[in-house]
Amino acid sequence: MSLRNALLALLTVEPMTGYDLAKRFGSSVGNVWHAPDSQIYPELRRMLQDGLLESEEVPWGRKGRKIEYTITEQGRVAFGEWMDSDLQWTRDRDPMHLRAAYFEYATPDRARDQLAAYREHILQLRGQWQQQIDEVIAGTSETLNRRLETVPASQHRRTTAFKRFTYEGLVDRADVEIAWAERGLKLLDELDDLDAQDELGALSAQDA
Amino acid sequence: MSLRNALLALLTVEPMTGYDLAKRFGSSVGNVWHAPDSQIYPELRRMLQDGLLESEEVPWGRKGRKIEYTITEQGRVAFGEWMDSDLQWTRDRDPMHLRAAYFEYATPDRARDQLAAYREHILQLRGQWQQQIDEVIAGTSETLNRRLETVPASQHRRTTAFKRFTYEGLVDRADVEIAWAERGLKLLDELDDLDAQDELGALSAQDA
DNA sequence: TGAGCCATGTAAATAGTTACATGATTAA
DNA sequence: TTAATCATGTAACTATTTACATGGCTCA
Repeated sequence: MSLRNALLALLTVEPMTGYDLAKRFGSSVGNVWHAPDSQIYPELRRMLQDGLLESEEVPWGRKGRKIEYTITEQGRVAFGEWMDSDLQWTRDRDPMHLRAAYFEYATPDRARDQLAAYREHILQLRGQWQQQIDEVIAGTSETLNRRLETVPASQHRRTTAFKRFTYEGLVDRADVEIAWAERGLKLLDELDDLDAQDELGALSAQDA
Repeated sequence: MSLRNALLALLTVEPMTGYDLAKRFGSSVGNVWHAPDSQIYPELRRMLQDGLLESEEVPWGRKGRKIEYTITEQGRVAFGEWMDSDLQWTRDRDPMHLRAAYFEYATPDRARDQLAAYREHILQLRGQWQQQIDEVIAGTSETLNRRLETVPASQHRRTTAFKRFTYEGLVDRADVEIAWAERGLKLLDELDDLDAQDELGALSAQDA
């Protein structure tokens, strides 16, 4: 259901085509919910059938066409209800931590590579999120500004605050993940050192 | 593929039944990878077909039976290869942050409820993870001790260190999530206060 | 004898991924 | 004219969830 509601969230601002929405899933909402086009197009048609959206075929150039989806009143109500509903907590799928728990089965150098790659990956995401924060603060976030135009001025403060709050949470989380990866890299070094010392100890015991 | 490898990880220690494994997915590995029984039983049969496991039907009581799965050499190799393979980063599905980004569409009190519930939820997970750490340190972790019996003494330090490292990462992450939820609760209060002040301001302007 | 646990599954639906497939438009 | 982007989809597969379904074992 989250995909559906992520789509509704975007469509509360303005009508969009499947392509527009797919692009947003590569940037704005994409930061908290990812979906490929192949999932978006069919879902839009289902939402249309369920009365949450209306569609209009718009000519595009000479022969092209595109389909603009507009959220209906029913769609707005459904989104509001979802926003007020309880979330179910089902988040326990974490490939990196699953791996880390069994690193003794990996080649030490590969474990190192993986932690380093993880750090880089999170670092990159962190950069994107921080940029969102910067834009929200500077007032240059296009998606936010477009949204603000559609809500009363009294709501601007809240709307802005929640975007910032969300991204700050993501950045903070990224920071601990990066620190964790770095701690892992240090740990791998320490374990190698300790093993080397043990070997030396064993050798000198042999000598004696 | 992670489910398969989580199962292999558990079976590197000792043969187990589907039920045993399902229980583990409610505790040990369950902390980093969740799976319901209905997914485990079919997957075990697929793994059997692929030669990663061997099975033995063991009588259980008078009429009962159970099926013990043992990892094969091929299974160990496959697990080692997976441990050395690159992970693909596909983690951008986060219902709580998706919601938080659009809290202006929720009733303020419901937003509060949700953040509070989230904090409690993470707090509970944090407790479980911290307990794992305590047990690893105290040497009273049954799953870890059973695993240590199957690996050479020279590997004990690494094996223990990686479990601890993993859970510490989870606890640290839980801590930022809790802090984030609390920041959100504070933010909701502040926004309400500011709105109230604005109203007062508007009223006194009217009076004058 | 009943409650709680041990044990194994099936069915149906939903969600998500990957690969394929096609064609139009726009701007350099 | 060609590359990048806009645009919409299908097919096949894999993963995951939820609900159902059955029955034996153990201990109080």
